Amino acid sequence: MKKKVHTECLSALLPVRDTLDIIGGKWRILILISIWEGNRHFREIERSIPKLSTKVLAKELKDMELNKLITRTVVNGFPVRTEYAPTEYSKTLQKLIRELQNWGLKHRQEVFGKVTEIHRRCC
Amino acid sequence: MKKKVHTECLSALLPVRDTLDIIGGKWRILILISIWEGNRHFREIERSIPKLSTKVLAKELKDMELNKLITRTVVNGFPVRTEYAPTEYSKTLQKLIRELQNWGLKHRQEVFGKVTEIHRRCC
DNA sequence: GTAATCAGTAACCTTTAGGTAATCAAGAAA
DNA sequence: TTTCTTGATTACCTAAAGGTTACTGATTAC
Repeated sequence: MKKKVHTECLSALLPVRDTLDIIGGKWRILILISIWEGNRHFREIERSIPKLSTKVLAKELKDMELNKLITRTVVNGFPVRTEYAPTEYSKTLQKLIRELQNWGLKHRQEVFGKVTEIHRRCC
Repeated sequence: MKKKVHTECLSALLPVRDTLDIIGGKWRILILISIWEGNRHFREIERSIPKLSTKVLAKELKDMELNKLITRTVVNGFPVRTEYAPTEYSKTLQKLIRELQNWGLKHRQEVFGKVTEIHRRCC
């Protein structure tokens, strides 16, 4: 007498992986929010996020451009400027991020029994 | 003339990190779904997820228990059995996972212009 | 007697993510 | 002239995540 249990709707989870790959890094959401908030230039973004290194930022910006979350425009001129801007499309992530935040907030309550004061609202 | 741009609502993002730490691993959502689907024993879960190793499964199950997503009950007996079961609380993640899935699905359309057939629905 | 089952654990190795520091060329400010 | 700023790139290193293989002890099936 065998139990028949299946998990072969595994492929349906690929989109979940896709999403997590895009927002899952240590910095990606931070960078996205920085750009949403109005930071447009490389150094500006870099300075807005403490401890973020140029190398990681450069890499993440490339990925985010590929994923159509931001646009990159080189403005020829004096010291050569590059402009990053959020796409309209990127804003479809906002709802998701808010829900990740809400769940995380409730989870602290569930696991620790209370909310740490640091966590409030934003964005 | 300086632009004033702030990103110091950074601490509000900690709950987002919390959530991603819990569902963000390579296997965690897979394991959770396997248990939701009815797999209850260690080997059962292990077999239901191809390529998942015992070491990783053992570690993830511990984490998930700490996070109150599952319960672990040892049933004394013949070859010693352990039962894992999903908590009611774990189900609060289902909505979130579905949204990660939906966004990922739409994202493929946005980036590649079409949906790959593999991706449908589940859970 | 041998093999397989259960739920793991331990030692070790590889891969990936992320961090550090130096460097690039061109112009602008000191 | 020297230094600073721009947007990066490169080489190198560390830490964490994940994978591989072997093994445990008790029991049951062959």
